[in-house]
Amino acid sequence: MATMQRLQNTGLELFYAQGYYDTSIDDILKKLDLSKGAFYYHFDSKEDFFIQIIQNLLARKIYSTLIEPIEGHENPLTLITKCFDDAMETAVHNEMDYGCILSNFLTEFNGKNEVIMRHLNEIVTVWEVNLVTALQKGKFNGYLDRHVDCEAAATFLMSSYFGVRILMTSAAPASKKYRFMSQLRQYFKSIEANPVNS
Amino acid sequence: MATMQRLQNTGLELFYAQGYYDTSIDDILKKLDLSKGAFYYHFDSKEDFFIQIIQNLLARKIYSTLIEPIEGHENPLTLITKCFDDAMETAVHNEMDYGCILSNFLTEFNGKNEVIMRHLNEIVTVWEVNLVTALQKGKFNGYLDRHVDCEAAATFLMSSYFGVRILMTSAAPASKKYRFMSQLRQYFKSIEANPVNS
DNA sequence: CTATAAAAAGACCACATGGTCGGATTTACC
DNA sequence: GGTAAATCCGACCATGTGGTCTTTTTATAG
Repeated sequence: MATMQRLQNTGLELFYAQGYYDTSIDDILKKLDLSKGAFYYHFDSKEDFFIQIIQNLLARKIYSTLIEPIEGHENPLTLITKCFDDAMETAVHNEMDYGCILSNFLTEFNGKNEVIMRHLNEIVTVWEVNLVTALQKGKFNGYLDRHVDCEAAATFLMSSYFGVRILMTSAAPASKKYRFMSQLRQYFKSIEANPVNS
Repeated sequence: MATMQRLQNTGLELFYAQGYYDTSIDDILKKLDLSKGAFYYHFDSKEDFFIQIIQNLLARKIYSTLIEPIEGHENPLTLITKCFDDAMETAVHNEMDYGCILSNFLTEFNGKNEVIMRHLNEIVTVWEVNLVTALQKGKFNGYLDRHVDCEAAATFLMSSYFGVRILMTSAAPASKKYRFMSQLRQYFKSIEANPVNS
């Protein structure tokens, strides 16, 4: 029972750092001082192993960092701002940052493994739905301008977050974060409810 | 001479579609009906091969699609809008789209190969510098608001483009493009020179 | 035609990978 | 203590990989 958890935790760790195809099962086993037998007792294949990691660990991780923080009745723009700020801050402080784990896997498996892509896209959809819902609720509560296209805003937000996490891995992550947040606020200012017209 | 070009072209094609680590030299050679001898006569190693591809093909491709179109004396916001629109349109029409080639490679090599990362980041920097320059020129020419942080705007634009190209590969690329462009225009409206104050 | 070098062929090597399998060891339970 | 199931070991296999090396083909100039 504990072995299965350890395998999954270390698996996600290495898959995130080195990529799925560039991480061998032996890499994971070596790090845990386990043998092939232990692995194939718990999992059918490397793919099955990864899918279980997605469902057990990745989905929860995305939920706790990107979805749960934007739930609430306050101004969604404030919540999203803080959510992104926090997520990027942990990336800045992590000396070994490899970008957004979800976006990395999306990139790696796109066009290569449809089964895994379906599982990953499911997480993306959950994020998107929650973002749209939060924005619509914000519009209903008078925080957003009435003309805002919430689906479009969600797509724009997801895009910008995925992208900035890539840029942050290259150089000067703190500076990239600061610049990004300033323009995010700029964008939010342009879609928030205009107090003059209300 | 022609063989070297064919190798590089097919190499980039497959590296883009399947990733560097998941594309073997034999894959490329099989597609061209060539042998190992032909490959290692022209290139020292797989890594050397890829670096030459970056410098000879990738850099030019990025330049022609993302940099050259924004050079000019017109409103940079208009130029960037059209540039992004065109780039995404070709992605929409390409039934086999694997996202932004530059961002894909950045994701794949991050933390794995510093040499290649340096070459890729060089291209990113060139793009960034040209974006900042175009925005600053636009500010000087009265197209942008005086208070706009051009470096921040460039980071924001690069982020959002990288990200939306990831989202476009998953599902409904045309819809994603439409939504993205609408919010890009929204953002641009918020940083353009305010005719009321000028 | 021939000499010479560029270009390409393809057999070969050492190594790593995902996966299998029979057996050893531990654990839980009566 | 004994038994059976759960857990784990590690040798083994087929395949694929990047890379080397010798040999052959091709082109080019005298």
